[in-house]
Amino acid sequence: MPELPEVEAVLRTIRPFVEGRTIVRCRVLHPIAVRPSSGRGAKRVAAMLTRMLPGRTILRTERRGKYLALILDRGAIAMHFRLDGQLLWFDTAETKGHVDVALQFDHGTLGFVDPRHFGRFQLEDSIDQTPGIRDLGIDPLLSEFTAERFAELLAASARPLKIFLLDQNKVAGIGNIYSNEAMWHARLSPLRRAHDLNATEVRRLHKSIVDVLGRALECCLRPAPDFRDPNWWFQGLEKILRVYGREGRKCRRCGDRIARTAQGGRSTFWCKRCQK
DNA sequence: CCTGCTACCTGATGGC
DNA sequence: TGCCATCAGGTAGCAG
Repeated sequence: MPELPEVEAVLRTIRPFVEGRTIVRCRVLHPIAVRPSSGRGAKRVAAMLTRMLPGRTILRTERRGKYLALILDRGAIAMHFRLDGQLLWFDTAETKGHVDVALQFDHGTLGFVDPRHFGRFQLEDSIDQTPGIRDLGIDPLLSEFTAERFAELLAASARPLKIFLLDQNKVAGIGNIYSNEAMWHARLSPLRRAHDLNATEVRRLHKSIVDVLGRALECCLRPAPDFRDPNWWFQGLEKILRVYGREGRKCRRCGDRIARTAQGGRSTFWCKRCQK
């Protein structure tokens, strides 16, 4: 469940399910989901979560970049969905299908689900001190994400624009889809060096990022995710996408064929004619 | 410090 | 149908 808009939509939708609720039981069905990034000790961590989480109350839910955090009365749960992770809600204590971690409340059970096991569910002392979150860059939905601040970040990097946009420690929350979309809207080549953009181009890209993420968020919220449906997914995103996944098809602006180029081992979709 | 490459996992899809 | 290659919305760790 990928990038900032999707995580934000999940956050807003899950909030009324869990805020103010006390965890009754925690089951770690696939310990790999709680494995620390050091790579060892999954079983031990699973046992600790099972022991420590019951009795704790979720005070509020927050987002940090693509992380979703459940702030507890003591400590916080940090979830990262990577490519395919998602949340499910069960009205009962039982869960069905693949669930990695089950947080049971008195009114139902929240499931952290990621069959691919890239995603992570971790208990931290302090959400903003945890590795991966501590160094996150500016959140593009907040007012502190200004064109001026963005210009400073770009000016300090010689990397290709696409790679720069994926760096969570610069601007937090943009992923492969919306980096492609933002560059297309701004008519900028993904191969351009970040520090080579002029002031006009920086403003164009800044506006494109804000617009693209905002439109995607609206799309993700209507209709809102239905966590009770094991097959829920965001509907209608494809209709707002202009370049992502459109290799070989016509550019919606100039009619040229959309190209696909590998950058940093990932696919960049762009129009070579109108993105300069 | 920055940069580029690889590993981590599983499932879906398409060509033969 | 089976098999293989390729692809996937992400990031940490490593070497240079």
